[in-house]
Amino acid sequence: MARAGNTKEEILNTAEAAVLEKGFEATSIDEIIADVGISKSGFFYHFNDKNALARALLVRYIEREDELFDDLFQRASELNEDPLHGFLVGLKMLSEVMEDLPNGHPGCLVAAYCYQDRLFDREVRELNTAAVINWRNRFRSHLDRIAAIYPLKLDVNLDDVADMLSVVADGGIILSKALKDKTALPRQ
Amino acid sequence: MARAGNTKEEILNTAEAAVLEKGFEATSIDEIIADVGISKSGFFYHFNDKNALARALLVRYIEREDELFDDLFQRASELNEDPLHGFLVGLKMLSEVMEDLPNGHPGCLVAAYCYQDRLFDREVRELNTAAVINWRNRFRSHLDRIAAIYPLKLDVNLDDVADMLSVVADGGIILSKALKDKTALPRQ
DNA sequence: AGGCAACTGTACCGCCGGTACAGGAAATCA
DNA sequence: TGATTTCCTGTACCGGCGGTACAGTTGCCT
Repeated sequence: MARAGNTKEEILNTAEAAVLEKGFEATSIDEIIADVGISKSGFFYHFNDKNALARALLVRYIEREDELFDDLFQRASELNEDPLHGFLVGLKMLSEVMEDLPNGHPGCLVAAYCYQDRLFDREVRELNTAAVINWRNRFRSHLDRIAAIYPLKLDVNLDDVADMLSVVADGGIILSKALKDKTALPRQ
Repeated sequence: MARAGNTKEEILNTAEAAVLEKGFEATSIDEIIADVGISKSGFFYHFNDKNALARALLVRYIEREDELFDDLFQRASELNEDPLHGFLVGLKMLSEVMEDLPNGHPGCLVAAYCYQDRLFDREVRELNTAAVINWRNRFRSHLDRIAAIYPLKLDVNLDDVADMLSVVADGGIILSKALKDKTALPRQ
C-alpha cells in the first residue's frame, strides 16, 4: 500500500468538518483531497461520487449520536430508579456535553441535509427521515415508562412531546449559529 | 424597455421558491433565467453576483415576515386587553397560518443560510444575525408587558424565553421537512 | 432628436464534479 | 517466487456553472 489503511476515515473526518462549517455543496472534492493529501483518483476509489460521501457521513454521524445517547441515558437511568428523574438527569447530562464543546455544537448533519434536500438521492433522504423517527422512538420509550408511573395531566400526544426534544435541539443549534453565541444551545 | 418593469421581482420570486426547495447553491442562475425568460446578461444587470441575489432574497423575506408578525400580533392584542391572552392568541393565529400553507412551511431562509454560512459575504451574515435578534426583541417586548402583570414564578431569563419561540419554529420546520409531514410544525 | 434604463447576444475564463484508463507499490496468497 | 488483489497516482478530458467583457438594441422620457 502507498498509504496507511485509514485513508477513508481521514476523508470522512476532513469532509465532516468542512460540511458542517460551510455546507455540503460548498465543500469541494479538490479541497478535501488537498487537506487529506491524496489524489482525485484516490478519492473516487473510496467513493463512487459525492453522494456516496454524503451517505457515509450521515451513517457515521447517526451511529455516533446513537452511541452517545445510549451511553448517556443508560448511565442516567442506572443512577436513578425513577424513570422521570433518570430521563431528566439524562437530558441534563446531554446539555452539559453540549456546553463542553469548545466551539459550540458543530451542527446537526440531519438538519443540514434537510436544507439541501434535492442534492441527495433517495437513499440519503430516507436515511435522514429514519434518523428523526429513531430519535422519536428513543425519547418515546422513555416517556412511556414515565407515563406508566406519573399519569398525564394534559391530553398530549407523546410522539409530539418526543419530537419536541429534537425540535429544541435543532432549533437551538440554528440559534447558536445565527447568533454566533455558543451558550445559546445549552440554555435552551 | 424590452420587458415589463417587474423583472427583478420575477427573479426574486423564482429564486426564492427554488432556494427553499433545494438550497441556494443548488439553484443555478441558468435555471432561474430560463424560468423567468431573460438572458444571463439581464440577470447580472440586476444583481452583480449571486451574493447580491442572496442578500435581496433575505431582505425581502425578513421584511415580509416582519409585516406578517406585526399584523398578527397587533390584531391579537386589539382583540384582547390582557397582554398574556393577546400574546397567546397571536401565537395561536401564527400556528393557524402555518397550518394553512398548502405544502407545509416553505422553510426559513434564515435557518437555510445558517447551514450554508460560508457561501455568503459578511453583509449577508450580519443581516441574518440581526434578523434573529429582531425576533428576540419582538417577543421580548411582549413578554415584558406580560411579566409586568403576572409576576414570574421561576427565575428565567426572558431573552431565553423569547429565543425559545424562534427555536420551536425553526426546529419544527426541520422536523416537518425531515418527516415530510406538514402537520408536524403547527403541532409543536 | 438624444439620453438613459433595461435589457440581448456572443465569446470567453477558471473551478468543480465526474469519467476513463494506464500504471505502480505493498500486502497476501498459492 | 510469482500472481493476484488492494490501494492508490498521474494524465487527460468533459460539461455545467459562476462570472466577466463588451458591443448592440429597444422603448420611454424630455
